[in-house]
Amino acid sequence: MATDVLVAEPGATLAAIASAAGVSRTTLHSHYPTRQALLRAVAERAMRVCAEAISGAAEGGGDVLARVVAALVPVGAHLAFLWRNPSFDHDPELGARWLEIEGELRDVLEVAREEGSLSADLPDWWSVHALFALVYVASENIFLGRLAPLDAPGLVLATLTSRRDAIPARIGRPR
Amino acid sequence: MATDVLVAEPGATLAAIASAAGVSRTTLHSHYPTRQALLRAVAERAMRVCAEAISGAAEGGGDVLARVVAALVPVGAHLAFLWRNPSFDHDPELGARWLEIEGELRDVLEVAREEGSLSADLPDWWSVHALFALVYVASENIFLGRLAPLDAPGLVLATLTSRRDAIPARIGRPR
DNA sequence: TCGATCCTGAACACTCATGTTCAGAATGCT
DNA sequence: AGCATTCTGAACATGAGTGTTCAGGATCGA
Repeated sequence: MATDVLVAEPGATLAAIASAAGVSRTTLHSHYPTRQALLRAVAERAMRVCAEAISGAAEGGGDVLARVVAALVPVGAHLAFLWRNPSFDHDPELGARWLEIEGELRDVLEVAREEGSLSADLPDWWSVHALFALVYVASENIFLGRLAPLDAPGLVLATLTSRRDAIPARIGRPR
Repeated sequence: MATDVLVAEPGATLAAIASAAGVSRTTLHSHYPTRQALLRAVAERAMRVCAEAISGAAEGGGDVLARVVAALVPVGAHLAFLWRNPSFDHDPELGARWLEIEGELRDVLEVAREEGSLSADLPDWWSVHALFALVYVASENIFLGRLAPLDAPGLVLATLTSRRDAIPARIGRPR
């Protein structure tokens, strides 16, 4: 997938991206006329994936916070792509789309606060950013093999909420 | 400073970097013969700055955790440069240096655990990464004007330790 | 004032990613 | 088999960034 290559190397050649995607550079160009178009498409897809993860987790009752974290961890690569690509900071359209997504997550966190699973002491925007950052860190460590995918949501949750019961037993430091 | 330009735009032209630094491209080349040399130098400086912030905070008794967070927030731009530059992930020398820095922070956090200011439930490596990530988020929001520099350490601390007393009064959500 | 040092703008060659075109191969559908 | 669609490899032009050189200007101390 183009996302993976671009996460590892944002300046990757179109030739490299094409070969990683298993197609020729010519074919790549037929789909995305220009490099910018490709980056845009990847970014839009990444945002869609993230948005779906969030809205999917928003449905249903009970521990929303746990669900949204668990849903975001697997899409960490997309998060990383968006996050590590400063070019999008200056693109108004993508920037607006991202603000929407932050808004959706903020709504979810608001519900989590009402549920009592998230402290209401911190500013909502901060909780949103902290969650994204922690999810990113978790998925990075999964990628590096330091963290088991199933343990990741627990770590993020425990950090974000101080719920010690969320810490995966495999990982705790009881000593 | 070259760091600032490269944080905002990792693929920035040497001409752009030079003009941002207030020198001619020729002069830049005389200092750093090649682009790679420049990036290396910036990375090494960034790491040195971070390392000094950490070791500086390690000295002295009392709330080490608060000191190290407060010391790292101002160097967030350097953190951002290192973090957003995947090319360093593959450079063995710089990678080793970064592991050293993580180790230094880990030692500091170990002291914080003994002090009782940091929960001992989470794995040490996770605390290290979470701290870096939260500091980065804080400094990004400072840059964007959403967060007052003096409030940042409190937010990071509160998130990392659930110490509600660390939350800046200006920022809390008492309602 | 002289000399040393550093900086500067301009010019140049060179490499490399990009974007385009096209004829032919591969694939799939009827 | 015939046809349409898609993919492919190769070639090419172009532009941009890079690295180099050099003659001249600026700065500063002796």
